[in-house]
Amino acid sequence: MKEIIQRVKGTRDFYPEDMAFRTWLHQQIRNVSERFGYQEYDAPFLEKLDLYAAKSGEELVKEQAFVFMDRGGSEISLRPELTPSLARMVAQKQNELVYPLRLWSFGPFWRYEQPQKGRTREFFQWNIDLIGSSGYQSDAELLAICADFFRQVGLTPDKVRININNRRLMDSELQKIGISQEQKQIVFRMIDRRDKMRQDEWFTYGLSQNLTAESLNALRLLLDNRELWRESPELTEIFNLLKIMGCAEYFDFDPQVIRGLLYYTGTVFEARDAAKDGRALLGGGRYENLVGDVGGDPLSGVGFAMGDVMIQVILEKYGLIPALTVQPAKVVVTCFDKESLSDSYALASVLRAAGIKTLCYPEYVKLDRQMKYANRIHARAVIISGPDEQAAGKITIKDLENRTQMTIDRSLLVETLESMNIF
RNA sequence: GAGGCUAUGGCUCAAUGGCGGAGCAUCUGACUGUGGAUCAGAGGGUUGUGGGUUCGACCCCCACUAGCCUCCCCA
Repeated sequence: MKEIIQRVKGTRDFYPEDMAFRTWLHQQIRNVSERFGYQEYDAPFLEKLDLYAAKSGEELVKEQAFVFMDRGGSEISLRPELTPSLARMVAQKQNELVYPLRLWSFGPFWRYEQPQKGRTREFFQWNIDLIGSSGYQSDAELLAICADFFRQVGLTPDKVRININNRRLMDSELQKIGISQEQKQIVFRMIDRRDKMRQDEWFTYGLSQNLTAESLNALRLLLDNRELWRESPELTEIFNLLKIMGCAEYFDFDPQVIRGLLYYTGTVFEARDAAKDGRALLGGGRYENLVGDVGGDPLSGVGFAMGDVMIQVILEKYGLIPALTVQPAKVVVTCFDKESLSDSYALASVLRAAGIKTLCYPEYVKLDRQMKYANRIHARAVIISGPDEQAAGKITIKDLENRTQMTIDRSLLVETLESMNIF
């Protein structure tokens, strides 16, 4: 045990049971995405670091990406996000793609962060984007996709909330209360911290950041104004359209949602546990300059990303993960003795040819061992062919679920199994 | 990058500074052609790693590693 080399920090092993969940999640995502007419795509897991560095030049990218030098001396990064790769893919075929372009993806990403609840260093993420349409209808569509996903997996509006804001609205409102362009970064940070600090601490902190008491009071009023969205024609239209699409019950306006503001230009949103438990389940918004940074013509898009870790946490919390039985095979063909081993393999082949998931016990051991094995792997039926059966041209089928057993003509094997209603 | 808690058999956990145990799981048998139950028995440990204190360390101290949690951050 001591000598087993440990996993890389922040990675997870996926045993078949874990894999069943991941596959299930991928399927839920596929169902929702395709229901809205989106196509699946993927990009390389490895990219040149330049792809991320070029984009907004954030030091964070360099600090949080898994970077290494390849044998040719290039700086390579395991992809920390998908959007830059998508931007390149769009730019490469900018004039031949059909717009609006609707794409989704589900795959692994890596970020060198401190693992904790809801966060690992290697994780899977659903990315979905609508590119080449700047209307509010597209924003509403992506929001409806979020809601549809939650509804599909049983996360009802009392369990999960999608909070929406608009960056332009915030810009103009902040300007109205006299926040200068230079103060904006500080103010965004303060907005982000508001729920984490006591009111008086927050106020004192603001003063220490050279904000006036007047601005802080105005900011407080602004952040408490849940009707502020009415000032934004765009948000008004979006909320209206969400109502028409029948999912308005999932959404709240929240002026404290700011998410990656260097990136987003209009609508921004994130989803959280309604009890404000844990980190965000997903986040996204409207970006105006998707392909400009990688050398294409500016193209507007809207999209969001959802990680597998936090969604698993919340699905577990609410008991919404279905019982995913891991069943490698429906039928186990036993091996009665040394002489009948080849017959067992022949029988298994017949069943597989009929499309039945079948495995063969690979050696002769006592029959009860083989039965126990079949039971442990949750097989539905066991095939037994011993000397008695072989002499009579028969075969025995044991139904593990009903605990019944019958001996039939060899030629009736496949149809008998099919009639057992096990598929 | 900062802090807190934790690390004992495959798993979940006990053990006042003085003989490291239990439950579950595994294997074997009861049952020489039959699975989930029951009973009996067996195997399995350098107590995460490396130092230190002590007559004596799972226990106390230090460092390291990993996990969980919180802060920071979150494209």
